[in-house]
Amino acid sequence: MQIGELSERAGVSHRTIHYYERLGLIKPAEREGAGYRYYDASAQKRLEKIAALKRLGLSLDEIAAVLDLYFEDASGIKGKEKVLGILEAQLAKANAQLDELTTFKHDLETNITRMHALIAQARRK
Amino acid sequence: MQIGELSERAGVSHRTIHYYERLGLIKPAEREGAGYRYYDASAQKRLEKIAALKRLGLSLDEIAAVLDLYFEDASGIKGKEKVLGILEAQLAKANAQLDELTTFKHDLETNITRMHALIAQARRK
DNA sequence: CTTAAATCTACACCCAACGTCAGGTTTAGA
DNA sequence: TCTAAACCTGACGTTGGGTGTAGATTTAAG
Repeated sequence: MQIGELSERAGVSHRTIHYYERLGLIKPAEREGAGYRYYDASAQKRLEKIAALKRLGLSLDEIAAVLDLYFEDASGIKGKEKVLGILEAQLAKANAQLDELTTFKHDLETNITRMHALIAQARRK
Repeated sequence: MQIGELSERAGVSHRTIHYYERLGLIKPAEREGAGYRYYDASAQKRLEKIAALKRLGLSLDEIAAVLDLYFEDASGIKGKEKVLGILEAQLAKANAQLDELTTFKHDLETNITRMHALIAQARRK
């Protein structure tokens, strides 16, 4: 699969793929001959995972720090504690975010109800 | 309260407050004499609400669209349906985000367990 | 063999959300 | 009255996350 097809399938532009490659988020399976990038199906999963983590509010740097956990074993014993620290920090963030999001959702529902009432009232007049 | 104290209390810089003012997110209670901004306590709440919405991933534009719901009645009957639409869209987003976040949290916990096991195993060797 | 479509690199540019800097004004306290 | 601290505006710089464009090369199809 070339970059055009990958781009299509994953729903990101080829420029974005180039950009992610520069940041170390993805690599083509190989670049034979004159430099065309060739990808396998795992590249698509990787891009989709990146998108999902972005939706959670992680920066590309943070994504780079944990992305490999989804695809390979953590490399080397040296970095494992560091990775663990990152994971735990993100878990704490995720929990805080869950709380805020739940509150926010409740507020939204309250306001939606209020809006419905106001609209109905305006119509009756 | 002047901008310095507000900035301190709300944990944002005074330039950020200026910036938010240009975007229509906050206004000083008054600007007498030569233009110093004076705020009351509600300004702090407003800034804190902005920060909370930012943590949920809303842009400043999106925040501007809903912020007043937290502080005053929706102004005018005309825009209520529009506001309702915005709220419902954000509720849908919030629900999707909740799902993803829950999955993410579970993944994190799995990976943390795995990391602990790997570290323990490396130590035993 | 030719040619259009896809790809390459490199540089420039874009937007959001601020921060920095410079130069001028204002206010509060000694 | 004077001076330091706080404030003002406006212009420019920065960072993150990309997008656009140009000019060259490569590949695939006829």
